[in-house]
Amino acid sequence: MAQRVKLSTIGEALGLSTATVSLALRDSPLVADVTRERIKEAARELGYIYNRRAASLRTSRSGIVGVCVHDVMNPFYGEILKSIESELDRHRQTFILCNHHDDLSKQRSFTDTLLQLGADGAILSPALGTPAADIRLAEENGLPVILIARTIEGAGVEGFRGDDAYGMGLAVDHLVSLGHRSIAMIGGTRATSTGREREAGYRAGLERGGIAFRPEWRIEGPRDRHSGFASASEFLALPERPTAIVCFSDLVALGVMYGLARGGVRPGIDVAVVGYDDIEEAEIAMPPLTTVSNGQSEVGERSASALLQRLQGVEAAERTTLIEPQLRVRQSCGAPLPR
Amino acid sequence: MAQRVKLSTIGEALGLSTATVSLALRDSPLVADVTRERIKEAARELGYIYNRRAASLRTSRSGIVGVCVHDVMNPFYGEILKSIESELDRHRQTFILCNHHDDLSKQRSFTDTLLQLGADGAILSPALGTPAADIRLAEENGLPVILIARTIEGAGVEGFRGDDAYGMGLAVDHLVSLGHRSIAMIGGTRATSTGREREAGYRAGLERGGIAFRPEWRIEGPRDRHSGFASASEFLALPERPTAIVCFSDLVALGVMYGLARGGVRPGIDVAVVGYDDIEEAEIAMPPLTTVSNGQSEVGERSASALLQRLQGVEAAERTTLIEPQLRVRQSCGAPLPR
DNA sequence: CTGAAAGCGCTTACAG
DNA sequence: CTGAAAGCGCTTACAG
Repeated sequence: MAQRVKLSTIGEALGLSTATVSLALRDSPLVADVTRERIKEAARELGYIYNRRAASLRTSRSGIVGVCVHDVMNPFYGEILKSIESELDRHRQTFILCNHHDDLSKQRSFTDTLLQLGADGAILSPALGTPAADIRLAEENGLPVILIARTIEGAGVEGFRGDDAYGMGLAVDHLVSLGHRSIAMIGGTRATSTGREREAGYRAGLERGGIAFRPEWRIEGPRDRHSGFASASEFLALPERPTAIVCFSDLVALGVMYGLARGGVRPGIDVAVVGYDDIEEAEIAMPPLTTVSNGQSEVGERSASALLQRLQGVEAAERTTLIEPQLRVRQSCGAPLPR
Repeated sequence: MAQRVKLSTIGEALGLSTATVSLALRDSPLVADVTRERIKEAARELGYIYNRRAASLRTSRSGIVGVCVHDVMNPFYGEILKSIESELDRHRQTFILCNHHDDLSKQRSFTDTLLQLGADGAILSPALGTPAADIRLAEENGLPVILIARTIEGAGVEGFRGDDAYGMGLAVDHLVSLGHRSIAMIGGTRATSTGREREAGYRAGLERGGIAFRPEWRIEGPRDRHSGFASASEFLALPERPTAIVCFSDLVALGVMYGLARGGVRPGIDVAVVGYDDIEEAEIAMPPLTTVSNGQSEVGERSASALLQRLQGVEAAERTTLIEPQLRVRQSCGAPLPR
């Protein structure tokens, strides 16, 4: 099925070559001003639609950037995506989104698709267990990759993420300063760099406070609201109940808080709860959630501009930039509720 | 920059023509079994990457479907997207996601991009104020469109959405049956079909209950968690305070509930609150939220398969299918909390 | 069962 | 400042 209106259609209508039409539509200074205006006008009138596949076949530039994260519905990623989107928009790059739900094969089929479409680059929060070879394969086939949120040893590409160990340390230090000596950690898994880092921060904080780590107070696993909610009963069943909880993420913390409330225990009054990420919902939760801001928008913005740099031809830098997290104290760790 | 390995590279390596290689890789029965296997093996060894832009330029089929909604972070759309994704995945279509944030120009630039990429189709929850002409333009240029969640008069395409008027009626009827005579409605705008329909259902429910509509009890506007939260104080300032609230959406209802709680009024005890959509979070909210299930996954699945039908060549059907909503009674409208 | 050739709609040297 | 021609990597009739 041939295209209705193409460069040659415009050319014929005006008695010009496709070369001139092509140059004019892309604002080349080679074309005389009047000619350009005539061409643009004709294009508009004829309802011309630029054929990007043809152009990209010729130039091997597609204007497409792929972004793949665990789950776009997760507000943590949502805030990163928002800033990636606005950065890429400004540079007229189309962005293709994908959830891999930590499924390696989904992530692979996505990068394959990007390769097949001749995407210009990809921003990836790599699925759990992603081998460095997957990233290198993409790079070797001309697809520049930037990593966000998670790190992969030996991938040899640039990355941006919050300093998770430091941030979780801030949370624990704060609880210790409030006098807590029994602090549980709920959620996260050692299978991701994020999970490992945040647990490391938790342990380091305990150590700084002179508090021994107790394995029964480390409830691993929960990474979303529902499993956080479910884990509250596990916490409540603990023989010796801690007075405070740091959570892997805000989503987990919100689930935990509502789970505690359902069990008749008041978060922020009976048990201190701290989250991680500072998602938008944190400040209007009941009670407002004390949390650690993870610099989502900075991660998004900097990863997008790093990718854009590489598209400009700047050499890849093998380094991971850590964004400094910040503690946001609200009421869930014990301060009185505002009225 | 030429492609490293292409059909001709494989052909040369094996002493075969690109035609045979092309057919073999797509499992044509025309190619002898042994030949096909040799070709596939060579392709694997050489690290061949299929060039979809070249193929699509030739066939004018791209395997791309665009999906554009107000905001992918909104859990209501999230659930629709999830089922669209799995349906399209099964048919090996790549899907491109886009948020228009109710910005017409963003939506237009997205459909332009789809047209330029030669996308096979689009599923759209149209931005506020989308003229029917926008949809027709896409269709005329060979981009089949399916509408979800919102309707556009005169667009002449197929659509799927919940029966919003009926569903909101269910919510009001339930509150009336519990004895409520003063029922406010918070959120939504008359600028969308959804907003209009839900308000119509609210009014119809009041009428069935023999209750007069009171404009001061119709708080328009809020459509997300934050504005719902903010509107709670407006509600609390009402001189004569209603005993129940129906909300435009669960997100609004959750915001309202936490806003009421912040103001010292207990949702589900002092004021009954009902949401709309039955998002996953509704059942673990504090208190668990009574709401109306809007059939998100059915909307997603049916819109995707309707689009796939059209890609098979089935004629467009100009009709909107209404999915029947269902009331989900939980504790936020007055039943006692479970322990 | 396999091959030679044309063509999808662009862009890019190269001439003029 | 404008045009003629080649080529990006596929697929598809058409021959054989």
